[in-house]
Amino acid sequence: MKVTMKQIAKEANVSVATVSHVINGTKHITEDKYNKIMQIIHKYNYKPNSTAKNLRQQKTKTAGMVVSSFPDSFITEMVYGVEERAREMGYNLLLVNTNEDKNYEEETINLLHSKMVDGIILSPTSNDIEYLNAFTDEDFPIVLVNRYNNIVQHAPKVTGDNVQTGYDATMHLLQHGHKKIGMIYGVSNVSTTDERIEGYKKALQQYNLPFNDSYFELGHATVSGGAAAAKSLLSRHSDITALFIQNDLMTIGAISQIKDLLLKIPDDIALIGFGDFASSSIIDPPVTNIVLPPDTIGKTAFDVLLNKINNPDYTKHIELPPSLITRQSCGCK
Amino acid sequence: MKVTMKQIAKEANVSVATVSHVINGTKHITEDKYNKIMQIIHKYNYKPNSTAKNLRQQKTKTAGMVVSSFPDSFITEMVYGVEERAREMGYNLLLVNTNEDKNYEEETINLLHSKMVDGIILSPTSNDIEYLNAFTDEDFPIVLVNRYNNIVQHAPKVTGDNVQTGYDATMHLLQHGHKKIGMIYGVSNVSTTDERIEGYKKALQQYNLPFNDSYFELGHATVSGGAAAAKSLLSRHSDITALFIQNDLMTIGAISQIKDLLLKIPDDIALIGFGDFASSSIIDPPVTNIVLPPDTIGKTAFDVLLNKINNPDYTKHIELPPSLITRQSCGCK
DNA sequence: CAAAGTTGGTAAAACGATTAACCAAAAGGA
DNA sequence: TCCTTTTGGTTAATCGTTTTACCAACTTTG
Repeated sequence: MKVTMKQIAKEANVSVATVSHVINGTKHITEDKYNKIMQIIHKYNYKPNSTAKNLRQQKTKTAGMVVSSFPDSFITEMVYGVEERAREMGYNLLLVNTNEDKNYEEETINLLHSKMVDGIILSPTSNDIEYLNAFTDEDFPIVLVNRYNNIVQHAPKVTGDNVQTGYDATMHLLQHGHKKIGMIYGVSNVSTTDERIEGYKKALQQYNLPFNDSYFELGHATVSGGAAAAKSLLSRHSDITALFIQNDLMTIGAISQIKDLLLKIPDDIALIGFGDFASSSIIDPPVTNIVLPPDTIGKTAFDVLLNKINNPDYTKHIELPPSLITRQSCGCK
Repeated sequence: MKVTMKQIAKEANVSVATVSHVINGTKHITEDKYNKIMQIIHKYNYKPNSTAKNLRQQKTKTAGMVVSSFPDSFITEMVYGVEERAREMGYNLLLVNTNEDKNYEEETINLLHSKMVDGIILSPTSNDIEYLNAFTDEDFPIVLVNRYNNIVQHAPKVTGDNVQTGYDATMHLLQHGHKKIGMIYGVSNVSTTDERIEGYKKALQQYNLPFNDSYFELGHATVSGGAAAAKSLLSRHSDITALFIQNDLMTIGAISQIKDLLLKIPDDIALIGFGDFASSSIIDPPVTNIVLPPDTIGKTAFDVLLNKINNPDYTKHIELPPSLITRQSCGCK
């Protein structure tokens, strides 16, 4: 049977209040009483019941994190960053993966809210997140991470600078002389994709090249999805000489497809992927990626959540800059 | 301000008990009262406070999952399986990554226990888990997954058949004519490694080959750790013609190292990795892996946890069989 | 020595639900 | 009609803590 504070108190011949004070150091207790209580606590390996504590204190020292997909290494590392910072700060993390299911996302937020987490870090599945306003309006702390949306007024945001990401990747390919650049992405109607497209356009404009959205291809964010997207895109536009791919798994799939078509990377098709996934350097040829720092984004998001919890007025959009890791797939070196 | 049941009751001119009965369907309530209460609930978007509910019911419909590492794709997919099944069953999952820190693992179990999760699925960081007995002795449900240990008597276990895994991989290489087979692993003193070594020995025995543990190399379970381990092992034993590597990241690192040494895969060094990681088929040459089904292991583990929660006497060790996915790196085809 | 602090400790009211026990009124049965 | 059930609803205890308010006993201080 689970031992409670009442039983500790009884055995030590003191009130529960005294036991509580000993545990929390909220009042000075004479040494002999203190020692006796401590000894009994250790004897039973007693740990206060957090549920009761949470109920009384109206806070849980638990944060929720809701992400839209998991196998993706970018998200995994972001979660890892959040985890690490949460731990440092003495928080637990309730992690839920919605698997890009919008309805489940909303359900989850409701659930976490009723579980009394102190706040939520959310990487939403789409731009369609007005429902969040019901929460932010009552000052329930929600931080948007990675993907965001200005519909939600009072939520702070931590994201990568995706316009710059799209711009830098595209510019790099343009500078290598490419003029017909295809883009493959795995999710539509999210800020990350939209902004990278915006950056892509901006780069093209700078080179006075026309923009044509049939050079974009949406696929499933999986290895096979990447292969299918590459196949479809390359058969539609045989003039494409370079590809910018938004996701690690799709990059792997696209490369496999390109090899199947007996095309050479980078000579026939140059390629830039996204995110510094583990096998990048080992694939033939090694893959050039544009990266945003998932770990830093995660840690920052948790810091921002803490700020938001302590100060409901906190509203800020922190954007982290991308960097390019050049290897051979883009034609460098 | 957050609305409570009391306020709903007041506005509907009924007792809190009635509201509770409406919400939980625990008693029949006349239609007009029912409607009125429901309407007020929707008006405020009221959700019962789970902390209070948990406290009263002495259960949380939340399970804990504690894993020892995260970037590893095997673990990620296992977590994914647990997540999915937990969701199906209406449970939340409190996921914690100990990052192979034994002390933190123990702390975490304590923490989760006091958070009143209904049970824990644990992939322990080492064999050193006697501390768990304190929990299982008081019938707190803990399921060991992936790695296990018979020191903990009353915990059910869900693992891969790692003896078979080691045996099958080694046999496959032996059948290809290899006699000097190196093995690289990332964690010591865990059942997975120990059992795979056991399987390795068994296969060697069957071929009447001598066993020598200097053909084993322990490294960090990372890309660079894999590279370093391969370098050290191959320089120690230039006679090695095949490698069996226990972890996806290390496999990637080892391949990169082998290429740096200007050795050919599979001609100079044949290679079998572990786990069907995404880039296996795209790496040059495509990597043969022996795999255990992480998703099934995860789902099964959750089912077993549920069994354990409902029946404290449940103690069973479920072992899932491996399968070999042959590609070119082992010399096949 | 009386008044004023200080100190160590306790009683009891929260926190927000669930649920056993109870009760009046309505319905059913003899 | 009177007695028994059923129905719809309420009261109050309970879960295991924290924390405010209070109190007695002891110390200081003027």
